[in-house]
Formats: sequence, C-alpha cells, structure tokens
Amino acid sequence: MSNIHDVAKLANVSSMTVSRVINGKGYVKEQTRRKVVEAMKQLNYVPNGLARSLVRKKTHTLALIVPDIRNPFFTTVARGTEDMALKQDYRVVLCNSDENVKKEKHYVEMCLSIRVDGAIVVPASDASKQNIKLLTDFGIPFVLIDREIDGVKADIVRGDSIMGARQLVQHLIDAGHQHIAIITGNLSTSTSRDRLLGYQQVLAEAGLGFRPDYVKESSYSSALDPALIDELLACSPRPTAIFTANNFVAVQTIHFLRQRGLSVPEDCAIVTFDDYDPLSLPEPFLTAATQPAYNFGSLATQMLLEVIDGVPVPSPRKMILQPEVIIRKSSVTHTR
Amino acid sequence: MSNIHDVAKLANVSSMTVSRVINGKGYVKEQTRRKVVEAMKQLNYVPNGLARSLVRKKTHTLALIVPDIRNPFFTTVARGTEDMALKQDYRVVLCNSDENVKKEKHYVEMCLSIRVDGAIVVPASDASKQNIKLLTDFGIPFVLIDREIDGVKADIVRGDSIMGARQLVQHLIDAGHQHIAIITGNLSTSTSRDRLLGYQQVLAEAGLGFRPDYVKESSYSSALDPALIDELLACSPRPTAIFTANNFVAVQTIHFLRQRGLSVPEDCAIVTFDDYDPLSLPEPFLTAATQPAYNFGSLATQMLLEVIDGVPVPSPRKMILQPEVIIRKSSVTHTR
DNA sequence: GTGAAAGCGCTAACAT
DNA sequence: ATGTTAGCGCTTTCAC
Repeated sequence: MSNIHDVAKLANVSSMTVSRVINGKGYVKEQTRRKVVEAMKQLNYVPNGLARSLVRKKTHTLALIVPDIRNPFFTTVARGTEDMALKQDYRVVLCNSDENVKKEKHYVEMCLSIRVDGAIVVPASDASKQNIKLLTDFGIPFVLIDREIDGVKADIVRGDSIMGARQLVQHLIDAGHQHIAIITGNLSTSTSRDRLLGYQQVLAEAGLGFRPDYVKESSYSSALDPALIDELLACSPRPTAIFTANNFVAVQTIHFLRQRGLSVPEDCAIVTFDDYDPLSLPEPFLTAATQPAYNFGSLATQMLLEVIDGVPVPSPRKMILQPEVIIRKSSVTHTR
Repeated sequence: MSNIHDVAKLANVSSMTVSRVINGKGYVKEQTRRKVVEAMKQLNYVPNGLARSLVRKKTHTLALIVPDIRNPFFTTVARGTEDMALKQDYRVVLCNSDENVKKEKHYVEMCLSIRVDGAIVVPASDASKQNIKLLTDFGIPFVLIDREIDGVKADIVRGDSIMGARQLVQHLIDAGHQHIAIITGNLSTSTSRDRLLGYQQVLAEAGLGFRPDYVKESSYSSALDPALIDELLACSPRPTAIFTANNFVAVQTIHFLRQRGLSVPEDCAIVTFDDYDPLSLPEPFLTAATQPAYNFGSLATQMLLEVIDGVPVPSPRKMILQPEVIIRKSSVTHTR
C-alpha cells in the first residue's frame, strides 16, 4: 500500500503538494494537480486515515453504545444514528453493552483508546454513571438516549415513559379492568422507574389502590422468569390485565400465559411499551406505547455533532418525545 | 489528554520503559514498573490507539458489512461476529449497505482508509464483485457470509438455499398443493437464485411443470409491490401456496393477501426462508427454513481471524450450513 | 504556488 | 534492565 511520499515522488512534487491536492485546500497549479491526481490513480493511493487522525486530532468517528442490538428498538435507533452521522461524514462504531455495566465500561475505554470524537449512549443502568464520568473526565462529548441517569446532567433524547404508562393503564381502566399488574424492567433504569410511576399515579387517581404483589421486576433484555407469572396468577384476586415493561417482556408474558392455558386478551389483557419492528408481524396484536426510535437516533446524533462542532447551545439539552399509544387486540375483549 | 512522554517524565524513565510496561513485554524491574504504573494512574493515561496502530500496522479492527441491520437475521449475524471478535480482542465496525452496491463501496473505501485488519461481508449483489476486488487489491483479508458472488472465489459461510427451498416446496406438495408460486428476492443474489432453483427442481421431480407466471421477483429488504400479489392471484388456476424469499417478503405477502380477503393458510399457504427473530412472535405462525445466523457470524469471524493470524488453511474455504425447516400454521390447513 | 522541517504518539531495532 | 534513534504517514507552520 503506497503512501503520500510514493505519490509525491512519482508526480515529481513534494508530499506537501500531494497533501494539498488530497484535501483540496491551499493553492496548487492546475497542471500540478493533474500530475498528482494521475500519480494517485496509478498507485491506487488511499490516504492513511490513522496518520491523518493522529496529527489532526480528529477521527470523524462516533461510538453508539446500546444495551442490545437484537432489540428492534435499538436497531432502529442505530439506523437513525448511522444515517445522520453519514450525512455529516462521520462513521459510527456500534457497541453492544448487553445491559452490562462492565461490558459497557470496556467499550467506553475503547472509545478513549481510539479517540472517538463523541459518543451516543443508552446507559445500561444508573451504575453507568461511572462510565459516563470517564467520558466527562476525558472531555469526550456525549449524548444519552432513552434513559436518564440518576444525578447526571447531560444532553439527552428520550421518550416520556410516565405519560406512556399513564395512557396505557388508563386505557385498561377505561376498559373496566380493576386488577392490573405490572412487570417492570430493571428498576435501576430510569425508564422502568418512570413506567412504574405512571402506573401508580393512574391507579391512585382512579382510586384503585396500589398492591405491591401486583408489581414484578424483570429485565428489558434477558429471559423472563416464569415464576413471576405464576406468582401473579396466584394473587387473589387474579390480575385481569398486565402492563409489561417492553416488547420483549410482553412476548414472553403472553407465551407463558398461553402455556398455562390462559388466553389473551380474554383471560388477561396485555399492554406494553415499545412496538415490534414493522417487519415482524403479519397482524399486529399488541397494544403498545410506541416511540420514535429512528428519531431518537438521528436527533441525538445531530445534538452530538453540534456539540462537537462547537455550536453554542444551552447545556444540558433535553428532548423528550411523546409516545403514541396504539390500541390493538391484546387489550380489547369485545368487538365493537 | 496526557501522552507517553508525560508519563515517562513523571516516572523519571524513558518513554520506552513506559511502552514496555503498557505492553507487558521486555524486562522492566518490578520497582520501575510500579513507579510507571503509579504515574499512569496519576495522569489518567490511556495509550493512543491511533499512534499505536500507525506504527504497528495493525488496528485490531474488523468491518462487518451487511445489507440491512434492521433485519433480525443480520442482527443475529452481527452478534455472532461481535462476540467472537471481542473474545479475540478485536473490535467490529458495523456497516449498513442498504442492499446498495454504491453505499457498500463507500464502506469498503472507509475500510481501506481506516486500515481495518479484515472484513466480513454480506454482499449486496453480484455487482459487489468490484467492491470485493478492492479488498483483494489492497490485500485486506475478508470472508463472505450468506451470499456467493458469481465468479469470485472466496472464503464463505452460508446456508444451503437449494436444500431449504427443496424441503419447503416438497412440504407443500406433500400437503397436496399443485399450484405453487414463488416470490424471490433480487435475482442478482445467489441465495435468491438458489431458492428459485430448489423450487424448480422439486416441481420438476414431482412432474408439476414450471410456470413462469408463478414466479415473481421482489427484494429481500425493500417494500413488496402489491401488484405482484394481484398478478399471482389473477393467474389461472390461482396458486394455492406461495414460497416467499424471506421473512420480510412473507410478512408483506400475508398482509396483502389478507387485505384482499384471503386467509392464510386456508386460501393460500405460505412457506418462507428465514424465521422471525425469537423476540417477535408470541405465537409463531410461519412455516420457515431457519438458518443459524449467529453461527454464520461467529464462524465467519473465526475463519477471518485465522487468515489474519496467518494460520495455514486451505483456500478458499466454504462452510455450508443446513437450514432447519419448521412447520407451522401458515402452511397447514387441517388439524391433525 | 511549492517545499523543508518539525512533530502527532507510539514502538522496533539497536545500543548500552 | 533501560535508553537512543529512527520512523510509521500524515499535516501544520513557515520559508521561499
């Protein structure tokens, strides 16, 4: 692989002139320029990005750290990020934390090592605080997506989990449900806490009272423990509806309910946060509070690039996008 | 951000000694080592990966180029790749070609510029040949996944599309279907051609004869044109079953059929290649030839790293994994 | 318009 | 066991 000196030699100029041609700045006589371009072609020259980044102190690389790339929600976030980044000539290194703060730390350290220009992070949990601090300490600009971190002031793009939860639970109450359970995600994430909060608020407002045994904590990404379902079913009275933390939990909940001979929505209605991805269902079934995942990604990237480019903006900036509740069969018993 | 010289100065040693400590090779007196480690901590020192890669001519970075990160199949491939790469201390830059050879080229050029150590590619189409040639020209090791390219000899991990197609179509014939249509992916991909081939083979063997008007070409990732469905329905006799190119096409086909008042499988059975991702369906519906996507990713990465490490292996190596056909409701009319 | 020198932060190779 | 020198491939700065 040839380098800038090879090109310079072949074109009978200095490497500085070649550099000017590559970057299109500084004065170069048209004739010289052509000689150089010709030499570059002949040698199949591709500038070495490493060397360039080293001297310029700019890598044109962003990191996107998400908890689970298999979740369609984050995949869509990734597309939003990638499209926006590409548009502004940045590349994105995709990192998968597995909802694991330690793995997340590994990736943050990688970010430092390869000198990314900025990071977009969906924090694994509140304990991600230490990882965020690393970014701060090293002066790497970042934007959070989806989840706030307790005690961290940072730019963020997220949904309104309280509001989404309120609407979903209100919908159940309107449909006549009085015994509504909830399966939350890991409560060390802000979205889980907010969804629980919205649930509690609406129950209280409806005078339905809060039953701790109707609340089960699970996780957004890992396997749902069927024992939780059994515990809920053993409650008296048995819940007639469940609000699940996200698409993933919903699917598994339905699965376990059916396994136990219960049908949805007749025996138990289900509402959830986050839709399936559009590709997945021939016939959408789940009542869901859907979020504009693609926009989460593209907006966060836009915000990040503004910070990187030194655009003067107030800090921290919080963009809170409203979910849209879509009523489907999983929560509607009677045909209208 | 401090550099190796700062550390050296603080520890009262040369930067070479610091380098030895960082890399844990060469002799360093324990006492010196401790001084250096102390200095590194104090300065929050993180070695500059760019400089290191530049001199070592090794980036410990792989590129994974896939046609669509939103397709669960490729997402799972990505996880397999990432997990295996991480295990061997490589990072993965994820690139999305959008089934678009031009965008793919952009990413290949990026690979050259950032000097990735190797690439894993699901080629967008046969026209990806030129992009593959770029990699070859610059001596960048690569492994293909899923799709062969006409006239390119390269390491590859892929499924057996012919066999999968054969089994799916045979299943339909066994169920009594005589009029079986097919909606293929873009025929400039080898998998599409192979699936069509398997379809034709089995029809011929069953003496059913091949009807060109039963064959429609679509695409794996982009929107299905409903006109294709109308054309199929207008055939005489009307097909009683359709073999679709992949999960994506299947879902859209079912959607359009239902829109036209036909039910699946009663009015028209559906079989397809590639399953949904496990997260997506509370109640799996589609009869599918499923492929071990995670293994595609991890095996390909393993092969690639062997090449990079100069392990002597025969070349090209082809790993062809068998699909598993799972019969579900979309193709079974009668309860047994 | 073009070039020479210096240096980005690191390590390989050769001292000592 | 540690240091010195040179150079990876590029750009910044200043000179001509």
